[in-house]
Amino acid sequence: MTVRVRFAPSPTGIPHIGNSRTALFNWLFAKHYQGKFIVRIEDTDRKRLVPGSQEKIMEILDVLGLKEDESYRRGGPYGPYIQSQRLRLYQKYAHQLIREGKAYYCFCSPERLAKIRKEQQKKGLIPKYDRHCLHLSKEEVEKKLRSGQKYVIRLKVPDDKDISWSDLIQGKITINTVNIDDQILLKSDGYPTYHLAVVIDDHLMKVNYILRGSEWISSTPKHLLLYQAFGWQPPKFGHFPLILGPDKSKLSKRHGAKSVLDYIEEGYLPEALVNFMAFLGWNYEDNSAILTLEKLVKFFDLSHIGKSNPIFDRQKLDYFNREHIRRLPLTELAKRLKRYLPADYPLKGDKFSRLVELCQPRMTNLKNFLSLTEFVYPQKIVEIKDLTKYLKAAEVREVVKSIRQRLAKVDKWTLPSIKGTIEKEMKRSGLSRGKVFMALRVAILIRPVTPPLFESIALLGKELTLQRLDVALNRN
RNA sequence: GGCCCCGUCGUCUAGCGGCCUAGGACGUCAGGUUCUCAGCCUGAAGAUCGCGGGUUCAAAUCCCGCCGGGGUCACCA
Repeated sequence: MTVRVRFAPSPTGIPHIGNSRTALFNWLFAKHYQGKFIVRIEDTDRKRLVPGSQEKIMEILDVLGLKEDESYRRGGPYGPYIQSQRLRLYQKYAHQLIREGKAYYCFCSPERLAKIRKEQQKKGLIPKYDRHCLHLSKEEVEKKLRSGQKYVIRLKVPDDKDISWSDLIQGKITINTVNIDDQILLKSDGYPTYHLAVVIDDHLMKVNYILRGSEWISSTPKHLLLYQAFGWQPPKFGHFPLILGPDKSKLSKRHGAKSVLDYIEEGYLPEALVNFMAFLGWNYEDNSAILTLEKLVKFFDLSHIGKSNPIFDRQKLDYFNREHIRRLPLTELAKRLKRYLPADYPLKGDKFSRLVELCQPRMTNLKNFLSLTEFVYPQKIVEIKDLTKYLKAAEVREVVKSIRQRLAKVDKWTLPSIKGTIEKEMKRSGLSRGKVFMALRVAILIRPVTPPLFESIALLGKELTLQRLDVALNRN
């Protein structure tokens, strides 16, 4: 049987990295078994809808390379793939349950519900619906319905029944129905709740594996109950551990949990994000393995997903980013870098490529390129504090001065000639290279951390090099 | 609070009764690199396997209790 999994986000904002990991795991699982990855938009909460977030969700999938097989934009045999376009279905099934006596109308107002909840909490009881409307007579229900009174449809949850399933990740889990409220299936606005919609859609879309975060564990019995009520074969469930923020609570916007798009903006490679997310809860070999999506598909399996919650570790992300940057072909890296550079970036063509090459092993983040190569901007000026630190000593200044003189006489501004000139002056001075080179670096390249000195000077050009040296010598 | 789950170096983890005086990785630190490092090389520190009991010739691994952490209990998903 073909594996069919789904990623079912709600367009209530831009998903953070934990949500995207859910998509990744589902996609990897599907692809590992040559199955289908379905994207379904769960927009049944009209109040929390955020315009534009649906597009962002898809953009994230695109950026990460998680191509879906079925979705609202790609189509598929079981559409529509947006829940708000499937309202009639949910209503039909909800009423079917009513007819079969497995669900009932509830006319209680939100105010009444809030009140009884409050009272129960005050008494230390589990907040639970008191089934007031379950005991309404048929006539009373009819009457209320006819008078147009607003209603919801609730599932009749059995009183004391163990619901258990063998979770693909967590092992056997059993939850007794005393802990489960009579779930609302259809809201008074005619929209289904998550529980109803998810079960109907997963069944209709032939989803046979549900992989989601463990915040859904306690909802699973509700879903199982619904499958039972409908007489449908339930899918297999797997709940993976939640990603925790640095404070060890569930990763959320509250932590400033960012989206994939934010990380891209900050200079992270999609490849690095994928690699990083994969290891959040899953492991393979030494879990510092640099893996592409392709390899991940090959190696991914549920048995290596742990049960304990991993903590989001920015340094690990940085590590993966660094490693993936290094593995990028130069032309590709140059291409990716463009997005972070201003349009008037001074270096172009071969010189730019060479600079990229010099910086590649030194970047943890694509944005590092900007600071590493700040010297290419003609108008940039060195900071005084750096200058005084490295150019203070009189003997260093002397050598720098004479190097400046010599460089002025260089005709062909090439790496060998620059190197030769400087080396010759160094030998004459007898000073240690460290001191002088740092002085030159700061004076010419503006910052104490740069790509290799000679190469950078060669790329900078004669004119700017001399100009910078003059400025440095005069200002100090 | 009820219910469910989890608990091995700071972090991610390996471990599935003897190969464990607990392995790797990220990070940290130190030394080196006769040019910087956010680069490269080498090395080090770091976990009484949450605690306490059991079972066993033998336990990080099995059982029980406790403690700690997380999740969840909406006309949100």
